[in-house]
Amino acid sequence: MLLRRRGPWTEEEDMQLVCTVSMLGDRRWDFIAQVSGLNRSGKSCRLRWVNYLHPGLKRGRMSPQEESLVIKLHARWGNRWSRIARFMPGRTDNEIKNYWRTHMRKKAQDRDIGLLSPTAASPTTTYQSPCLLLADTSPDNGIDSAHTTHNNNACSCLTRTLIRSTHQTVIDGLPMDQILLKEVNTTLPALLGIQEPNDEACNNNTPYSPPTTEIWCHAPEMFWNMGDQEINQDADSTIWLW
DNA sequence: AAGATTTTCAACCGCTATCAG
DNA sequence: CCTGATAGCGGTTGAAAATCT
Repeated sequence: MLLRRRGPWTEEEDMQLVCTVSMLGDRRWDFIAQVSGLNRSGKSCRLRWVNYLHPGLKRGRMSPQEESLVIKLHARWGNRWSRIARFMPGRTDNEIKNYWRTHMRKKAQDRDIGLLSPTAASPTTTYQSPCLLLADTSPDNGIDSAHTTHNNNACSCLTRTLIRSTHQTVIDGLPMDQILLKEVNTTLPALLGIQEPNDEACNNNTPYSPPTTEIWCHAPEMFWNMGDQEINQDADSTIWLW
């Protein structure tokens, strides 16, 4: 039985996932896990994408506005984190959940022991503007810009072809999965600048820290979005909150 | 400076919902 | 309907980072 890799993701794994998702879209995670060459479960890939690699994610502290919004929404919906997250663009359910558990529990504790004076309850002043997870294309970022452009073009072209064909089940008598698999097998190694699936990298347990903005230098134009329509529809139906 | 303690948050687990065949 | 595959959700864990003593 195949033993799947677990634990922290490496930068190389992230790049593989980003490239694969950019080609195939953020659906069918088992298939993505399979064709990406990542020795990970589809579930793990999805989680990594949703909580960390998605281009629309904000990072950094919650703003006071966001903080009060979390409080409002939690008062209405309780621990329905994914629902709350829909009203906070760029924040994931996991992030909000973590935030609530740490900050709010602490505040509740403080209040319980009578330490929460009006001053102490005021929002933190160390808030920093959320940094968007976008590509840093400045010359000193260590990325070869020519290589980047080449990859973007190649990736975008393939992406458009694949997106179009993803809506069909069979092309030229081949099941869609086989066609996609073939395309990915030929294209992904080139995009990542590797010749063969890198076993060493798959076995490398060395984690890396913070968001890797360089990844987006290798990603194609974004064809995904945050499901804005659905968010807006939800927002419309509960506009009374504000 | 070093060890202990606390906080943070990425990742996993188990479960349910949904959908296609 | 039934079944299996897949997506998504909420709760939990544990390692790393930050803070305290």
